[in-house]
Amino acid sequence: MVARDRRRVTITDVARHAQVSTTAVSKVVRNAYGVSEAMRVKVQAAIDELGYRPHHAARAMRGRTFTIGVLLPHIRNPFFADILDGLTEEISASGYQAIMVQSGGQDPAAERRAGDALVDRQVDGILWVAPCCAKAQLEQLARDTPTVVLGRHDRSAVYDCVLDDDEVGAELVVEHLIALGHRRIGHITQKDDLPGRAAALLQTIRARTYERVMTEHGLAAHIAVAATSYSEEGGYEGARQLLARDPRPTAIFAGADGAAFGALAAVHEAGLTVPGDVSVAGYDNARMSGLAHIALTSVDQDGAVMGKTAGRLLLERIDGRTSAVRFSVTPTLVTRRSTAPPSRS
Amino acid sequence: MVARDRRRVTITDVARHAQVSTTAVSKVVRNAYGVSEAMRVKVQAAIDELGYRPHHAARAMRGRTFTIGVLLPHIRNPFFADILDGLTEEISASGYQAIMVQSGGQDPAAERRAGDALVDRQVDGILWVAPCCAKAQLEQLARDTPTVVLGRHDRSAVYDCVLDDDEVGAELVVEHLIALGHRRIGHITQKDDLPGRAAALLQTIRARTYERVMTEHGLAAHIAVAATSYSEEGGYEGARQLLARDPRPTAIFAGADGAAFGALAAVHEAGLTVPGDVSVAGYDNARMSGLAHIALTSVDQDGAVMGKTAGRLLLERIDGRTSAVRFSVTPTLVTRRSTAPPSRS
DNA sequence: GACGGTATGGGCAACGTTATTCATCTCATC
DNA sequence: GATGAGATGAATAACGTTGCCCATACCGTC
Repeated sequence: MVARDRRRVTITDVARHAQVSTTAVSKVVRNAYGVSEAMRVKVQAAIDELGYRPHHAARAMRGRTFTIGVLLPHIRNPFFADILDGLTEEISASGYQAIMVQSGGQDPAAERRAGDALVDRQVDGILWVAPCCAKAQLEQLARDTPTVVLGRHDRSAVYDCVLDDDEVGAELVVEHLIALGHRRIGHITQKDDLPGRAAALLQTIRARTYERVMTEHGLAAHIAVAATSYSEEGGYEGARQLLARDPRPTAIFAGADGAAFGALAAVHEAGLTVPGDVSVAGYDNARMSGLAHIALTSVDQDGAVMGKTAGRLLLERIDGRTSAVRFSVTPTLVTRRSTAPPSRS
Repeated sequence: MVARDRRRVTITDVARHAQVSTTAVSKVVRNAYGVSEAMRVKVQAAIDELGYRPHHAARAMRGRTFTIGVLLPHIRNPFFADILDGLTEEISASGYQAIMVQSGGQDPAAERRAGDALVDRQVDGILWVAPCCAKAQLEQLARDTPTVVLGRHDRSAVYDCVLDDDEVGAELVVEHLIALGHRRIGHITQKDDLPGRAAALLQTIRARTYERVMTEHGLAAHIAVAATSYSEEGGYEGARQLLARDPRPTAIFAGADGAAFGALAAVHEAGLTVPGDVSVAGYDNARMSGLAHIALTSVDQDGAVMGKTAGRLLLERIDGRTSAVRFSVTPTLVTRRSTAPPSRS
């Protein structure tokens, strides 16, 4: 329609075209107070005719960017996809756009750079998934930018928390294995070199709960933890460590599905069968886990609900709420063929 | 250190502190021409002391944002993680930051919104992974913003292309299955409702190549294509359709690993075994495919190299290159236990 | 010592938007 | 008809940065 000249259409063009002031156009665009219906219609027509879109950077210099920043350790973890779907669903109606940045997992320096990148881009709010930095850093961020932290157990007065009850989840798995008759149950956890903040990390909760439940059942002597990482490689390596013990465990509880997949590979490679020789259970109930060929017993936490909630909390905070909210989902156990009673060996 | 007052540190603060002009500071920050070593040191000291970080939005209003936008259909596909890793590695040294936006797969309207979101945020370049929109739309975008398209086979004079040679890849799979002795080989593809642009889509190339190779081997009568989607659900449904045929195929070539996983589940559910009753092969060689429990024969395309190359091409384009480049990786076949000669039934 | 070239630093005007302040107009009330 | 309140629209001044242009300092050469 319009002659597509090189220069972009600005609010001034719209104002001139509609024969009103730029202020009036701005008000219409922002749905601000003090515009008559006639004005609104006239301006809107000019906007449509010229194909005007507000200049994002110019807006950012004055205030809102209508952008939510999402900080993910990495996008390989399929559980994050659920979270993002939930978030997107919640915020899209309100005109916000989510942008993602990878923080790179366990390197605090890289994580900080990624966080700064979002702050620099003046996002209106940040959803920080499974941060590994110190709580103080989170709080400093949260003082300037509305923040929701997903998957950590610290309590804060300045940011909101969304998490699953990892204590319940881990307990479900260990109780399930014990009920099946297992006594030598190993655990694969993620080891972070982050002095002082371990207690808040979900991997710590899962590992401690494993130890607690084992102890409560008089199985303290059988506690065996391989501290590697919540990845396929970590699970593979962890399982090898556990299987090398004598006597070897009859069940392995991996703290995450990815690690469980690696454990499955290690068990298989050792010439053992699942669940005949070794039962394996995971955590997160990734879609892959449900596949017939894997059939991994796992803990389901509703990622979509967590993402949706995180989005809602962020919008509320952007809207002015200052009190802190803590939202916890209760996980459930999904039993599949990878766990069974131990053989009588 | 510095009194952390509410206002952010601006270039003016730095200039005042170093007792130079804002212009000088700007030049130092940008590594621009015309700064003496002494000036550089003095200004840098002031920058460090005050903890100055350039205001992104203000920069954006003048020009560069040092941001690369990445448009992904969705982050669930693990292959995209490889691409992103490669991209990040390439661009991080040059001070660029990648931000990701989900385009939402097969909905052109959502995809357009996602693209606009990046354009609005004035990214310096866009890596568009597997777009489903019309070529004209890509070209219009590319005329304003340096663009690299990954995973489509159109040729364009205004954007660069990074792709794997899907014809070679698909041929490898089908030839492999035929060499094993299979004749009734089914294919699962993705059906898009995008009139006129199908020929450029990778799923079309893979499907057409399947048909071509089958025909070349005199197996045209055994061609059987299930047009669902490149997802787990799609693979499951597609495999069910194929297995319902009489006689049923002895091998299934799924156009993507995700679909292959779904196919494995469907085969299993039908009471059949892999590869005893049905061989299954995929495409992408996702990490999961290598797991001992899955052991899926698949086509490996080096995602990290593709991402790295895309990053390099983008930087070159941002730097002023206007000629179009086309980079194609040659895929290889990784054979695993999911494919074997057909039984004599 | 006058001159020209080069290297370096500074002043200023945008970029497009919006919050604030101000001017006008309408209408009801006394 | 004077007054005041409320509604509406416009003018203006930032926000922080950088591109352009000019001023100055320094150097070597004739």
